[in-house]
Amino acid sequence: MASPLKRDPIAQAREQWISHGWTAEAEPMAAITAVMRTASIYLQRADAILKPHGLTFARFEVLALLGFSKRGSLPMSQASELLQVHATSLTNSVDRLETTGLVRRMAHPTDGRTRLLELTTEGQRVLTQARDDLNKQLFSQSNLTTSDATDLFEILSRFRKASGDFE
Amino acid sequence: MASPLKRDPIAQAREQWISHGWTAEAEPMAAITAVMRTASIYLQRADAILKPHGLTFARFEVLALLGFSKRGSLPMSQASELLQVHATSLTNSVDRLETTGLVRRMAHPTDGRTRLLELTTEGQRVLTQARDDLNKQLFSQSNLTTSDATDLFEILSRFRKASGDFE
DNA sequence: TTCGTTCTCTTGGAAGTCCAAGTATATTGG
DNA sequence: CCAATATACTTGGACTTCCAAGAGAACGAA
Repeated sequence: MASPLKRDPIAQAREQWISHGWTAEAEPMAAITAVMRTASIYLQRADAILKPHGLTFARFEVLALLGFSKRGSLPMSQASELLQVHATSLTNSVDRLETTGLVRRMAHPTDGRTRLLELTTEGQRVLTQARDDLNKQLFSQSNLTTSDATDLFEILSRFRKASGDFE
Repeated sequence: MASPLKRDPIAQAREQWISHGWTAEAEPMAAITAVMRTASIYLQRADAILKPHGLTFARFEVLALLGFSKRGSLPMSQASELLQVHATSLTNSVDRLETTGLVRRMAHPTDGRTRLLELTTEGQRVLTQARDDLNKQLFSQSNLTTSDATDLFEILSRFRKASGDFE
């Protein structure tokens, strides 16, 4: 898994698809497989960069979201909706963030079911440092040209919209 | 997490990035986040389609790889290299495939360390059905236009090559 | 030959994802 | 007003991923 392969294995799979007659499916298959592989590469890199900060990418996203929220607090339900993860995944992340003292669960003033999430002072500090690090080490070194990044985002926006992700 | 959001949360994050002055990082950040979100959507869809076949996408990929191998068998090391997953992930998948009788671990004729993977007859049968289903329900309904699929694959190929994935 | 190194694979552990089911609180309709 | 329904969150379980650390086999050099 370390040294580069001679041939792109996804391109090989695409050829197999074509030679078996699944011509129309070959290109989407290759694109989808490449998306999954790319996500896994970026996730590994992000987690490695965040590890010294005691974070994972999933938990960083929670901090970043809270850091941007105007009121400074957000119900779990809203956070999981914006992060587009299952409520149980967020419960998991918040448990760990709370244990390490980066986030607080507060009671909602009028709705007893709702828990409001809030950054602690320490959470704000860690967020700032982690974000700087991600900007420097990941987003500035994305291995995407400027136009590839733009094209990629646009293609995936069309896809996500068509899949009912937003709008 | 079910109903579509009013605004694309990734586009919102990109705006936040820009308004905080991380202008150059905003677009790669959005693209990378979108890649992760897209991977998660496709993975969920693929797993749902494969569930009736008793498979997950990870295990399907193992079957598909073995189905394409010329000799009909492949060492674990080679399989994990081609699938680009950690050896331990493959061990996990193969354990489950072996338990359900879709794959066999065989001794290597000359190297005592190596285990050769082989599809069983049942494995071939399940592979064929699962692959047809994925082609019909996922790859033919990818929510990508033909040219978007091609562009996406090319952009990600450049990225993966630059990241040392192959070549 | 044999001792140390390298290679292949597995085990155990941490973390993430989801789903299904449960608890507690709101809301709503008869 | 109270029972039925809906919402918000958590728990438990299945699955994936990785890493670190091991066991066993092969290889290479003294």
